[in-house]
Amino acid sequence: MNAFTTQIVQLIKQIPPGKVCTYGTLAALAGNPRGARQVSWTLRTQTEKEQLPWHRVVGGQGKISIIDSDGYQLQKGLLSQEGILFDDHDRIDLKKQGWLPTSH
DNA sequence: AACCTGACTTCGG
DNA sequence: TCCGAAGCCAGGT
Repeated sequence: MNAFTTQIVQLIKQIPPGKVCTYGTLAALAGNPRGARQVSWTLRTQTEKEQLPWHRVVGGQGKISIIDSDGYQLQKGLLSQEGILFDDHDRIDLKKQGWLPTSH
């Protein structure tokens, strides 16, 4: 595991309930704007070990990126429980519910 | 070392 | 706004 991955893990662990972040944003904050796809890998492999709130990470347009139907609905359910609201197209308003470490 | 894969992002039609 | 293709990064085989 390299510094980039470690950084991503730390960032994800900092996402508070009721807020979400995108893969691209996390990658950029971790120091690699092009490493969005790496974030997905990190979530899949490090979630178990680091107890990461993976459900608070969504696609660039506030859209859940999970292809698996079960996982998709699970994430939507978990987010709903934290107060995240979805529009008619199951998308999240990043302007209002997106999270950034520097702006609170 | 080379090739494949993915819970992404961005551009073009 | 929606869909398909291309680009990118790092891990796995």
